[in-house]
Amino acid sequence: MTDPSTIVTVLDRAGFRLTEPRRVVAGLIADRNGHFTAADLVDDARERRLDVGRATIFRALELFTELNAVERVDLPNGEHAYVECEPVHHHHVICSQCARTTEVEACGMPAVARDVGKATGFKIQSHRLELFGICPDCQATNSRRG
Amino acid sequence: MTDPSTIVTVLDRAGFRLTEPRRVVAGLIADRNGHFTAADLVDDARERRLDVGRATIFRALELFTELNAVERVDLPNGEHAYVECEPVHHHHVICSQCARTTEVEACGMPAVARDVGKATGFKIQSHRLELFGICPDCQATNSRRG
DNA sequence: TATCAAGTGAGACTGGGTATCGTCAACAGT
DNA sequence: ACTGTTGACGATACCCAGTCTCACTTGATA
Ligand SMILES: [Zn+2]
Ligand SMILES: [Zn+2]
Ligand SMILES: [Zn+2]
Ligand SMILES: [Zn+2]
Repeated sequence: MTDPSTIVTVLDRAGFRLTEPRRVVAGLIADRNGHFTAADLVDDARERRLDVGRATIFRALELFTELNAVERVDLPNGEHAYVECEPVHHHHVICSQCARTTEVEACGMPAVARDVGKATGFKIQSHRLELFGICPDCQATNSRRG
Repeated sequence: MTDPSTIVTVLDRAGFRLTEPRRVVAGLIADRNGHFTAADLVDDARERRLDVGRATIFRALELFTELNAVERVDLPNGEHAYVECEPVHHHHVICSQCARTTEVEACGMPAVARDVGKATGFKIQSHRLELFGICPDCQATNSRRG
């Protein structure tokens, strides 16, 4: 879907080794769209006969997350999933039907955070916002099917 | 901290049995402040020599969550924690130092959700917002300690 | 107080995630 | 290019949250 080299570039810039397993994981992620779990990547790898150790996949995801090349999202059902994304502050809109995600800036948020800080006396440090809904494609499909 | 009878009342109203283990779990929750995990309750119970099965604690949490007497929050580190709370739509401000939580209405959210829907074409169904920061008490303690 | 479905708990099981440790290979320095 | 250092790998054992099973207990109701 996207270009695996973007993650690889991020790795390189940050001074990490460009190992074969990391390239493979970056490739698997690039070929996905929407969110995915570590287990999904393990399956993908096995299907394609790319042998990457399970532990390595977890380690790669952890690293990519630290480098802001992917981000973890907590699905409503409690699953820990990941999405590839841009290294700037943003939020995700997640299709609860096909898992596709879109990034949004949700510019209204800083104001909300400020108000909440004022109302509660908390010094707000960070916030997490995830929006769930039906993406345009799925809406179209659904209405076509009746 | 709070009154265990509030959860018990909710249980009763919903037509569930008021069993001893459920009262115990409700009590453990009431005695906590801030968020807690299922494991925390298991430990609490053991310390106080209240014997409640582990499975029962999980089941009680699940039930209380369905009844909106507690709510699950996903901490930034990936842990699944719970907080006792009111059965109306709201969000949580969580102290990253002492785990205390406060509920807020965050009235700005519907507008944000609407904007995001308009910008992305998604039909927004639900959203999750969690704010993390330092509570007034901890701020005071921190500045006192220098 | 008798009835019986709802609820419980010991323990087995699953699955996500981590720790260990011997081996390997990316990269810097020559 | 050759080599040494060391970061990374991967097989495997392990840990822990959460679920399932099933024989047993208990709360509500008459
Ligand atoms: Zn993102
Ligand atoms: Zn969709
Ligand atoms: Zn709540
Ligand atoms: Zn605090």
